[in-house]
Amino acid sequence: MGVEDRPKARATIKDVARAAEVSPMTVSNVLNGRLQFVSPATRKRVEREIERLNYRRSTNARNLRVAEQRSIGMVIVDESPTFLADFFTCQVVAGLANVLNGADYTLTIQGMAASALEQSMILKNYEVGGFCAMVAGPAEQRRAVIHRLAELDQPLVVFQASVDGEKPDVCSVRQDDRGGGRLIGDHLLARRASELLMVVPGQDWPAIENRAAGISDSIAAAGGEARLTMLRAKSESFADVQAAVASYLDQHPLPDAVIGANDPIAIAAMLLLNDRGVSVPGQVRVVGFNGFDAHLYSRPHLTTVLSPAYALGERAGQAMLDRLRDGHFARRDHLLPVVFEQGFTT
Amino acid sequence: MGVEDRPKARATIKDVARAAEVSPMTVSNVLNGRLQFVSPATRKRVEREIERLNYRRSTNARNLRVAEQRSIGMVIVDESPTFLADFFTCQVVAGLANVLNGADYTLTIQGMAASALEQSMILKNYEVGGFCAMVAGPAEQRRAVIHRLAELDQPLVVFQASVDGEKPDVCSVRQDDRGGGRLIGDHLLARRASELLMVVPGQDWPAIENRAAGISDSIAAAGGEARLTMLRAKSESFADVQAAVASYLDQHPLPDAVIGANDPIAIAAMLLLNDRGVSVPGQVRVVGFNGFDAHLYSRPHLTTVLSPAYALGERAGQAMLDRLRDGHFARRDHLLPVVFEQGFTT
DNA sequence: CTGTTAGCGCCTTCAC
DNA sequence: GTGAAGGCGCTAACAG
Repeated sequence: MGVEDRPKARATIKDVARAAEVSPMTVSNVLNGRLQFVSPATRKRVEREIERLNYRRSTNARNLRVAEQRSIGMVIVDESPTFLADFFTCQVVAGLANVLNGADYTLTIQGMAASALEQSMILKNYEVGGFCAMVAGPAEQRRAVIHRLAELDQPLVVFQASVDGEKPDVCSVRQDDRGGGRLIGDHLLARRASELLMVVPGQDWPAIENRAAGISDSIAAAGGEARLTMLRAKSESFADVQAAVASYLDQHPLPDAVIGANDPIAIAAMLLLNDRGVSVPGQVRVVGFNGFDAHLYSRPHLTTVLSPAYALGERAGQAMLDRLRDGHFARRDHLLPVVFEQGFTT
Repeated sequence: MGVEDRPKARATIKDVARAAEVSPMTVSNVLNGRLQFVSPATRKRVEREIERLNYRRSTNARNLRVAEQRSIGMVIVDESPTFLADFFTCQVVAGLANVLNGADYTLTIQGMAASALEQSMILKNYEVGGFCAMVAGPAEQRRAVIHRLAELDQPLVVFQASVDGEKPDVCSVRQDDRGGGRLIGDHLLARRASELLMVVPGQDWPAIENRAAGISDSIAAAGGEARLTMLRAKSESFADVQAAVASYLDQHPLPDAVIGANDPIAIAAMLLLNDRGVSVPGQVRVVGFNGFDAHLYSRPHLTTVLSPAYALGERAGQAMLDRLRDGHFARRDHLLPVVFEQGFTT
């Protein structure tokens, strides 16, 4: 009931020290677990006052003093304002956040369009111990953005891009999209498909080129008889994908297989084919890419390649923590395998 | 080619000042856009040195000095280590991050189990200007966690929970789940369904009780003839949901309708019914909840209630920014409407 | 327009 | 075991 029960202003280490009748130094020792230097009795007293005054240490002051950051920045460069809403990105961030949080690091997220990079806090301020980056857009722009981030002279982990030619303090974490493309390609070619249609979204996404390249690898290995056509939808929304496919079908003969750049695209295409009375997989095979649970929810089950997105995030987090501890990245490139998942009927 | 081209240590405001032959104060004025106090010539000189030295301002030092935080903390309390991977949460975070980033605030994410709350950085350190919280788990525990966060004496916005009885510096942002439940209930009752089976996940999720309550509202308003049975699956994974539903069907007669606590659950149930030769919606109607795009990907199209998850995040961000500007929340509670979406054939 | 002084909250160093 | 002094990088307030 005392007047000072709930001090209005935030308590500092000094307030705690005064209340516990010790010096600020002793409080600091308690806070940092240097218990060898504090008698159990004093310690109890200090801890009680911390509790009572609702004291919380100022991260700013501490980090300033010790010249260390306990936060990692995640920068997502994407033109769409809903950047994080993408399921893949979301999974990556989840894995990353978990690993970092487990090591008492905090994850600071900043999303922006490439054009806004120069003005972003993350570039103009020094506030994190390192960066992770996921960048979409045309290949040229992606390289430029990554290069700019590398110039910050802080540890950098980039997702889904190679970092050849960048400084040693940069590393990459990727899934084997090209290998996945080969799996998809082999699957289709083995079933005598020769006209392949790949539906890709309007915005360039780093991995998509690799998936297409993998499919081309397959075709080349098989003697180059088959043909891969790229169909670009306005966006990856359900409606835009269906519109693009519809317009293609109106002007061309049926392909042997439709390959979605990802599962939702594949499912949208498959449903359109169904609606038009085309039998899947009888007349046209449909395969997806980067499945999570989505492929389970469609009938017939989609053949797809499972993405280790969550594991990518975890791997990046671990790589960053190791880098911060050791002073250098142990590996420049982490390539995680994808898993081929055959649908029931395709 | 000078020796000092790339200083190894991070440049400070003093380094810039020395290089530009001005005082640190002038550099600070340039940095903060107080251009009235700086001649254009000096300004150019300072800016060139900032560029050349690759200077980036220390957020720690600045925030310490001005006693202000340019970051908002997002705390996600959930037993599952993949907390952020949930699509709903993900959308909320995306909306939140966008609004905050647009106002030059940063979003700091920390996920944890309820038991780890007390030990978390976010509780022990003072490092953000306010909190947003999404907390799962049993009702009792949720209340306790929210109460604990409110005690931090910082602005707090909680998602999907009411904050009656908490301090005035707490506000809530929710979607109208109960209203959504009524829409679902009315839809089913109007079609003469009277045995309703609602499939819910193992972990309690705040909104689910409200959805069930809305359905009960409907039943009561219709005279109480219909019955709502709750079926709890071990988790919300595809397999666990199907196992729970299968076991139920083995022991009970067919219900008139199956209500998924969310869309993926509903779709899993629907596919199981299909596989058992039960006609949907002929024999059993299936409806979902909290649809995003998922309902588009199933056939027949699921009847569902669309969630404004992204808008929830945006609203919370705006509420927090306003609170920081005005010193108090303008509203204690934000309730966003959901939209009923009728499937094609159900 | 530019410079000087002082101090935000904390921790390292050294003295007791 | 505990305390006192000094400074991390920055900016508000005040001189010039």
